[in-house]
Amino acid sequence: MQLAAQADRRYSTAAMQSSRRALPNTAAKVEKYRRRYDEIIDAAAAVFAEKGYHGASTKDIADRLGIRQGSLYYYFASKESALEEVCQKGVEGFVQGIENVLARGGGGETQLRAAVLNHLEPLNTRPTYVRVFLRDRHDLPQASRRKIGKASRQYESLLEGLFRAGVERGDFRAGLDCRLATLAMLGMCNAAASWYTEGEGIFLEALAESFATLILSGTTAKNG
Amino acid sequence: MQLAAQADRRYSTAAMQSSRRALPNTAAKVEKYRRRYDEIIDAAAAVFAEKGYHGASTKDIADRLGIRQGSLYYYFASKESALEEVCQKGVEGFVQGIENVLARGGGGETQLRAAVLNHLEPLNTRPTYVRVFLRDRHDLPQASRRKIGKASRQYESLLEGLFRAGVERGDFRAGLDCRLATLAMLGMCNAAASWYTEGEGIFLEALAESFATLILSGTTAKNG
Amino acid sequence: MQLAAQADRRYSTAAMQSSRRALPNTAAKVEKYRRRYDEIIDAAAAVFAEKGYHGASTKDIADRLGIRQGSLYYYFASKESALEEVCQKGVEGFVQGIENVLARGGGGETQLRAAVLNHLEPLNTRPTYVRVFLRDRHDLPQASRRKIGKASRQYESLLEGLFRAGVERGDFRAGLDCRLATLAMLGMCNAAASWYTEGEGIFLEALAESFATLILSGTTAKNG
Amino acid sequence: MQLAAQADRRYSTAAMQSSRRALPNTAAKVEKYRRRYDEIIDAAAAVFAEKGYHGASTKDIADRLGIRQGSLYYYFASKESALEEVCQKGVEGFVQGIENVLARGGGGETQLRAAVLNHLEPLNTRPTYVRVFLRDRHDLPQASRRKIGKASRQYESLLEGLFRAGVERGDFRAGLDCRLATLAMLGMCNAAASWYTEGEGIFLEALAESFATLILSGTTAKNG
DNA sequence: GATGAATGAGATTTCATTCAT
DNA sequence: CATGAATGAAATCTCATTCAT
Repeated sequence: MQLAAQADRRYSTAAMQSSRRALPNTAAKVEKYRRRYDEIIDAAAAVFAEKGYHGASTKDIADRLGIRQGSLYYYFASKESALEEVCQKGVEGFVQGIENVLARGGGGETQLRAAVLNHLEPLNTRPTYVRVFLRDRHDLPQASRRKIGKASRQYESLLEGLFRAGVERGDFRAGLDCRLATLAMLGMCNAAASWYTEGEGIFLEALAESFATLILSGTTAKNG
Repeated sequence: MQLAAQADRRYSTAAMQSSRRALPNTAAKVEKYRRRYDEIIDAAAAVFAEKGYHGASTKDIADRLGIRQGSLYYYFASKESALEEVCQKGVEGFVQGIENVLARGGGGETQLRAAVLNHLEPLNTRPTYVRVFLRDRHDLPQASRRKIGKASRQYESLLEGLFRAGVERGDFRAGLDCRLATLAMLGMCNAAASWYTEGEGIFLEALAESFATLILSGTTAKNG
Repeated sequence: MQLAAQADRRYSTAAMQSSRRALPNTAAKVEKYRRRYDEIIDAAAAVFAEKGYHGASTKDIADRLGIRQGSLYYYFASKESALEEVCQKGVEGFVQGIENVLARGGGGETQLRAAVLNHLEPLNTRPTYVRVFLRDRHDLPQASRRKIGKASRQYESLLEGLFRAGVERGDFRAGLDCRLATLAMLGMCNAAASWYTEGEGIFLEALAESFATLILSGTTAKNG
Repeated sequence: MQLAAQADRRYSTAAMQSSRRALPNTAAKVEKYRRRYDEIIDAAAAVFAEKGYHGASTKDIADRLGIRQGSLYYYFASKESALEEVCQKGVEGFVQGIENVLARGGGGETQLRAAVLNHLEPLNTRPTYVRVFLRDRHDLPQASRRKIGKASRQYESLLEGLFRAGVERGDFRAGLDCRLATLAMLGMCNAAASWYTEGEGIFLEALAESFATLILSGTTAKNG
């Protein structure tokens, strides 16, 4: 249900409207077009993730799809708008996820573990999108950078709230710098985007567990 | 004394030899040239830090210096070699610093605090270099990427050793995943490169202290 | 039939593969593209012949075609690869021609006359290609210089063989330095590339006849 | 005596006047300057011979001399004027040489042998100059191209005269196409510039002898 | 006599984008 | 739906030349 909603939403986004084709007119066509559109954006994400936005050319994207450069413009209006879409998909879900975590309640410790897992999960489900968002969002044009920055800040704010509530509840130590704890957790987890690869050596759930423990208890012996 | 050594070394690096000019032949001229060279590389670092390597043009660098584009090539052989030099200066010092920390001895806690400070300090002394290193080192040509990767790995290895020794000594809890602790600390600290600005709100020493405490004791109340 | 074979072959050469475009997929498109490609290379040959490889700019080539400079790169990957193709077409045919001459048999005199004509004919059919080959082949990158050098040497070797066989048969005087005779003939004929122009004053067949006579009988009166 | 005259002449040529320095004012200085000047032009000739005029850079010349690019301009006014001087030295002597040959008299055969030797000798004494003249004279600016073209044409004309006189005298066969014989001889000899190297395998005198014999008697058996 | 530091014009190449078909 | 052929602007780099010192 949620997926469907998401899919429908896509047809009303700036992304779609900015491509210069007439919208398809039957449900079947719509469906087919959307599938192809997703492939195109997938390819863009993969290429951007590998070479960086400026280091990647539209030809790289086209090559990966086995089509010609110009054909891409049937699906997006510009390279920049493709980045926009990729970054959009990159942030997507983080906010929703943390909101779910907070809604579920539980103690600070439980919530933090869930938050860490929520933050790392996209590294398995849409790693290229996340990487591009993390590395190349600064190359977006002002308008969409702001939109995406807003989502980012909202997410950080919810995370920080999680810490703050934990302190108030006495789950976390008094005097904890919640802003810094948030930034530390984000830094730690985001860094994983550059070295974690699915199925290589470590499971994401174990990774999340380790990170959470570290944040919660630190490294010192007396904490054990 | 150490500074002088470093300066001399600079004239024997590939970086200098890769520029198109013949080396100057008197001490005074050498000194003058080196100063100008440093200005050029500084400008490159600043521009790369702002726009990313691929997003920055050599014209941007020249403009920042008030000279013409082509004149840059009196100082470096290619845009890529400028990136090389910037990244080189970006890693420079990290290894030396951690070695000093380890040499000084002390308990795991003391060493970790020092290590965190050592890692963050360059954000004050040469922020652009560090940022470029962190973001754009992947755009280096193989040869120098390897050279720089080697320094990186050495650094990480020394850090991990710090944790490992701490565990053995009983300073850190048994069973600590030292590799992960290293990566977590690096992620946390490196992320600061993207939001910390000297003199804005927080002092670097305070930041280092907070990070160190977080790593050591975590967030949980019982640790306080 | 042979022409067709040659045309097909062209689509399997490095030259075509080195251009940036994907190969077209229908016979008609292939044909159209090839025609245009030939025009492009023709223009390059003409410009190189006039100004020399280094003296000619890609803009000169584009201007001659009435297109923009960058558009050339739709057809070739680099100026150098255009030179390669031009030189390739410049040597093409010489070996085949001399082989035909030798296959046809006849006395040394007959064969030499035919060989001279074979060598001069390209000055009518593809003069710019030959001139570029003669003057600018040294500017080719190693790889193709070797390939073309091989064809050259094979050609010279066949020519020298013609002389040698003639001496053995008694058609040419004993003690003739066949290597030198070869080089002399080549020098004489190749020089014509710089002053012979079709339709101006002298017919190529007459020129070939005169050269052949000179080589065979020399200038001295008793030979008449 | 003749050398001195030549040297003095040099101080009155356009070449010297075109350099932008004040002329040296004492005999010793003049001598020293002239020696250095010759070295500079020698280097230019060597570099042009190796890479062609357009393929060579002033830096190549400076490097070969161990000086800086800009320093060249103390000796010549422009790269083009250096080419001019090199080409000038390249043609120099041919006319004088053939005039000497003609003045000495003798039969057509004797004269032709001498003429061939005269034409080849510069390949030993100033090979780079000759090669540059042969290959790059077309890159000269109109003015000097004309001047040098005049010398060329005069030389060719004298050579052709040698043949013509030989025919009249009955030394050469009646009906000989003297123009073509001239061009053939020039082509043959000039081609040697691209493969003859002093001291490698063949002596220039032997080469001249072989060429002369070929021109005189051809290859056919009955001529022996 | 030569150098060091630049310039400015031009070279080759790349690349996002367009558009008729 | 996609292609083929181009464009135009910009990017990196080269190089002959200048000139104060």
